[in-house]
Amino acid sequence: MATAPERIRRLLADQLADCCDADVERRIDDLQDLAVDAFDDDPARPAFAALGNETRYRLARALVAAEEELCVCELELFVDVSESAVSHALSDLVAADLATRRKDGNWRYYAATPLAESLLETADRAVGDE
Amino acid sequence: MATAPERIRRLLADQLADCCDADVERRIDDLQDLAVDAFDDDPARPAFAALGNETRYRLARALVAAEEELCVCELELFVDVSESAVSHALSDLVAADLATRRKDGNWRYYAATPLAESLLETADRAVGDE
DNA sequence: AATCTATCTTAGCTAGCGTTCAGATAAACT
DNA sequence: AGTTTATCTGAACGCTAGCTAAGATAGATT
Repeated sequence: MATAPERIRRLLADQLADCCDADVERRIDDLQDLAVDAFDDDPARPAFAALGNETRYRLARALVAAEEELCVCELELFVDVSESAVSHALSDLVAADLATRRKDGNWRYYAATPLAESLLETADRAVGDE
Repeated sequence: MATAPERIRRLLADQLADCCDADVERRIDDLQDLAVDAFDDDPARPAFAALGNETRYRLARALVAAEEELCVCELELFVDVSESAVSHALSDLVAADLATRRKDGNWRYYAATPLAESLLETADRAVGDE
């Protein structure tokens, strides 16, 4: 199997009327630049990594839907895992800047951040009209 | 350890001046309703599940950043996995409605969907101002 | 201070995800 | 038709993410 750059050369040969080494290099450089733009220390990645897991996703959903802070014991109702797993998941959400935590005595209140709200609401909107 | 509903009762007793069984039941019902709203066949979930994986995330990023369709051999430059893994990942993105696929001879062109665009752009915006 | 409470943390196990390999497919060219 | 090309598909395997269990923590209550 040909390597990716080799196939890109053939692709360009197909697309352009005629194509020289410089064209191939330029195209690869362009893609390289794209990669830098797209990935260089991407701060949004942790949020998506967190929401990829169903437990964390459901908890984030609950917090956004509630439109108010919820206590851990309330959040447990939304998922079917151990209390320990809920605690783990909530810590992950906070680490990903998808939730905030507030202490009040023995209770811990979690709330959705603007990041969580905008991501889930955008998803709902975008999925709605297709 | 007390069960979640038991703790919710104590939580309400803390929050409300005084609290009866009806209050606890109402609160739990409210949360139940929230759960239905939030999860009943949530169509946005597959998109987040797909973007949770780094390979798929990077490919989606590349497609959004490119603002044009890209060929598989071009997309391979963005990730460090086998050509087969790229193909698997792209299929997953299409299944999650994050990308579209177009055939042209032996080449396959993928492009970001509005869902992918809006999710990643929203994330960038929300992460930007915090 | 001793106990109870809600939640967190650490450690270890396991299921499942994401990878690779091998072979399949379909389009184009000879 | 046979070959080459780009990509896809299915199966199998290894590793890690996410789970549970047990104990730790810190605030409240007695």
